[in-house]
Amino acid sequence: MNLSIRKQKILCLLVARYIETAEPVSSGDIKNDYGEEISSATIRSELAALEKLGYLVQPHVSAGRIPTAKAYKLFVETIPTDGALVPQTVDLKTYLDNKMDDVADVIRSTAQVLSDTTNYTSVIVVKNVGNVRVKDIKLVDIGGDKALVIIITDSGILKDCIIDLPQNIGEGYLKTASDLLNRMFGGMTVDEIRAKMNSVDDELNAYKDILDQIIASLERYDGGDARVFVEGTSKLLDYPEYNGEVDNMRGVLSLLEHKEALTDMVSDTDLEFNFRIGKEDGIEHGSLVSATYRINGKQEVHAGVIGPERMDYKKVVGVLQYLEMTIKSILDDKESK
Amino acid sequence: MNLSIRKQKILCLLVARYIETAEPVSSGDIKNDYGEEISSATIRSELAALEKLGYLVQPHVSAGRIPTAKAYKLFVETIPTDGALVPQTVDLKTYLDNKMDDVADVIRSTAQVLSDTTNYTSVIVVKNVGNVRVKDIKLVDIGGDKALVIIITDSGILKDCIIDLPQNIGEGYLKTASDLLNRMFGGMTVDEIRAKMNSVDDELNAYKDILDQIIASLERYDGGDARVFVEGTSKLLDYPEYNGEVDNMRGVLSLLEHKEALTDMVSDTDLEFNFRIGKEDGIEHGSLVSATYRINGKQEVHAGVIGPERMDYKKVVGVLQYLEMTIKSILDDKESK
DNA sequence: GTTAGCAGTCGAGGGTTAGGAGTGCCAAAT
DNA sequence: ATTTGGCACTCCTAACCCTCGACTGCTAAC
Repeated sequence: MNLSIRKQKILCLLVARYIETAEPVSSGDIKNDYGEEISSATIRSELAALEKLGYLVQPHVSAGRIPTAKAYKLFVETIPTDGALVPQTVDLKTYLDNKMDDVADVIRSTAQVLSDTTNYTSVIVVKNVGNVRVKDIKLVDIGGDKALVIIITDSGILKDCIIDLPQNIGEGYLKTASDLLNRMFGGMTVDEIRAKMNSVDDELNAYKDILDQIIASLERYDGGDARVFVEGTSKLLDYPEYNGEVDNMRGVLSLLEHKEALTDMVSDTDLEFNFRIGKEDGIEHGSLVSATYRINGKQEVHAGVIGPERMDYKKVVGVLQYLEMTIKSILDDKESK
Repeated sequence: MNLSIRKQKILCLLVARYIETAEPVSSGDIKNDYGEEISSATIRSELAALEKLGYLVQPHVSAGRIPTAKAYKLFVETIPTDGALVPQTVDLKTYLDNKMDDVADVIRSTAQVLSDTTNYTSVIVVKNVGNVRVKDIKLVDIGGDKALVIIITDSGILKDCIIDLPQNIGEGYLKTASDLLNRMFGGMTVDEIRAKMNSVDDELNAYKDILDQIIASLERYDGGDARVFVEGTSKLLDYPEYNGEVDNMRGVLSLLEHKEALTDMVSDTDLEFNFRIGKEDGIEHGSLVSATYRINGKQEVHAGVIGPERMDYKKVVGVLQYLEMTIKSILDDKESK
């Protein structure tokens, strides 16, 4: 069921205007924006038709129309996703370059920039994807019968695994153990390691204990131990849809607190851009636009922007594209360094 | 300038009632709560006096009174801070015990529990305090001309420092370097290390590069690289002070986003309990109650609760005490294990 | 199919009013 | 000297009504 060209044009004009003003749009408004001469009566009949098709609603009979989620969804399809940059924003690159020390810092800064340039709440999720392959395993004695396990994988370094050692270990225990671990598991994925574990090996028995701990940790990492950063929550208050009716805010705010739900939302797509608009898409009284950047084949970065349904999708898409270019170019610099 | 017993009693009754109902309290209300027989006219004259002293305000002339920040401050002094437990809450201990794997997880869970049991937004800050003393330094080759530095200190393990190595290093470079580092700096505080650096040593020159990187990282850690967790933001919406006037929320919400400001607020006191009430204390339209637990002499945990000025201080103090006991007992278990 | 014209609808905003909650004050009582 | 009952006064709240005007839907003519 396709819309006529004119209906599409009217609908887009209406959406664009509503995004700007947050007030019901009348047939006269559209007439003004339309360009060519056209009577408001004609527009009215088109609007009535669009309403019947579910693209518009009227708050009350003597008001203009506002778009439904269905209308926004159609609108975002018209946004070009490959060139509409916004060069007038902050120079993201130099901003990020200055802070390239700690990964967490970088991501948080990025989220901050994203929130500041769009003036919406931003969320960034970094996630492992695909099977992590173990490259090297090191054991470091840290005293107190504990050891720190450092696992170098093809998608990064895992260094949050602390294991308990058996009571009285000998001198070369850790060395022997790590040699063994590397010999047996080097180059394997977690799945493969798990499989090999089942065909239990005598040689391993002495190290069964610590091995279990290491595998548990690896699985957590492999399973996508996503890191989530949310910035600019208070920007929600800038928009009348949350400023007037506070209850509208509850849905969005509690979504921002449920990091797992957020993660799922930004990452359950293969598309480069993902639009989630309205309740049916899991966001009551709000929208989420997210972009997925694949960093090195093994890590995904999802950058998202959350705001009212009446979000400035065009601007957001622009910023997200600009962000992608920036991230890519920074990583290239790092690479060649 | 001390208040008469009766004024104090009336003030406390008024505050308690206002905390419960969020509505201006009249002389008749107090009369009902008072216990002994007393006329409302008497109470009225006391209320007028209290208003003159700055403890109360009237929204308008024919309404009851509501407490000022000054009144709340006096009120919280009457709360016993050493026994008023709230045993009917969730069994914090078993809840936390189950999740004792990852430190970040534990803290986040704790914040969650704190928020859920109080029904306010919670914040937990973990901070190093005093001078960190280096016990052991390890260097681990992680490929790509980089090494991971693991520094074991008396207040925990620092494992977020990745350094760039010089281009072409020899076989035993890392071993030699870490031996040297330990010999020179083992047992010293960061301040001492920095001092020693100045009296530059020939032996060091070969390692000057990596040393600088390590010290920078140590300083960040030593300077109190606080970890901050905020949970239950959306609970703010449960309270009419934020539900009606959204602008009241802006101050609190943006405070929750500024982790450094939050950190300062919960930690700039030596008291066990810290009450910050109202704008003069840095929280517009809100209050913060925080407790400080010293974990092992080297780390401080600050647990805080943020809500409207009209917060249920008694309940919050109870929960925070209960939390302290729980944390202590969990750590004791760990200790003896 | 498009347009002008017109009647109809309904919300927003302003003014008015009645009701009631709560105070301040005063004079009498303790 | 404090406490108390009584009473006049204030002023918010909610309800109601009204008007104004912004839009629409419809119809008949183009």
